[in-house]
Amino acid sequence: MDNAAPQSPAGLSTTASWLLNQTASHAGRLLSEGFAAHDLRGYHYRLLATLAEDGPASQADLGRRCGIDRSDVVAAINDLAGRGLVVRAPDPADRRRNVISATDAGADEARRMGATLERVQDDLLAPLSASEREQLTRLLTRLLHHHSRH
Amino acid sequence: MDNAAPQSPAGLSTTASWLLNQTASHAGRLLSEGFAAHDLRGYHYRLLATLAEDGPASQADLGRRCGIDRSDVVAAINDLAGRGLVVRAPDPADRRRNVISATDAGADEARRMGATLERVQDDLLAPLSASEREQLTRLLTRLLHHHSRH
DNA sequence: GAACCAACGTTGGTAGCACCAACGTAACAC
DNA sequence: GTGTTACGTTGGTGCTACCAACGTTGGTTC
Repeated sequence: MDNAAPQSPAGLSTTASWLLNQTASHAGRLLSEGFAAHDLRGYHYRLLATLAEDGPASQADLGRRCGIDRSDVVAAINDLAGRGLVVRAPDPADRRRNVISATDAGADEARRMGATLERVQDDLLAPLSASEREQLTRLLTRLLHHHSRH
Repeated sequence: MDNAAPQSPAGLSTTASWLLNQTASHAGRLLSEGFAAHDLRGYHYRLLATLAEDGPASQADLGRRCGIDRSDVVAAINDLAGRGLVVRAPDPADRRRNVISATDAGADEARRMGATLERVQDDLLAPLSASEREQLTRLLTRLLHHHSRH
């Protein structure tokens, strides 16, 4: 019988990177499961939400804002366009660019996925009080902001 | 011209899952770069550190403790054994099992990688004070602990 | 002790995220 | 005009995290 502890790599379990990795991994799992009901993935939501909130943009711009590589944006936009959630049109002002816009169906889907996202947040942060959630958000935001201006 | 903000997906940037994903992703990048100097990856370190600290164990046990799938343990142990960092021996008491032990070289490598890990932690948590680091650790640990007993 | 089930190691496959190099086209700077 | 930059696109790579299936072995139950 394996009566060993379920999980806890000795010295690792106290390191920030381990904790971040594990919690993010868990959050990702929850999110994937939630998004699977929409038959879409994380990349799709990032793009769709950005389009729905900030309006049309070029693919390169979207990639920059979502932290997604240009080449990965292509595939994701292909998927979204194939479902009529998004429209790809050449930019008349700059023929290198495509202007990507969310359709009405796309905006709807963005809203639905946003609701799923919120549900997942609550699920994820269940054990934390409101002030603790804010604390966590603040700390992570500081980390991210610090490292973003390398 | 793209004078748009460098990164910040509208409503996403305040969600815990997004922040966790991004910070963990960044931590993973730092860690990968650090471990690359040892020509090993995250899986290898998890296993090696667990072996060095907790002593020999079966592959299934290791996988459970490190949160790595049994099938992935096989490949990682193959790598480690191929470099003489680890020894795979049949368990005389249970012929289904292999007993994996860290060699002296493996223990050394675990120490070296541990130092790399520590350096990365400091790098990652640079903008946070000691008490803030503890806060973050505590919050993440609570999240993890809560979700581990689903 | 025979039958059954659970655990082990292993093979081989899948998916998602992240990232990179290279190309042709188009815009911009000089 | 020429050189440089940005754009979209193609076609890769690597790491992490899974899952299904198989043959072998151990333990349990009758």
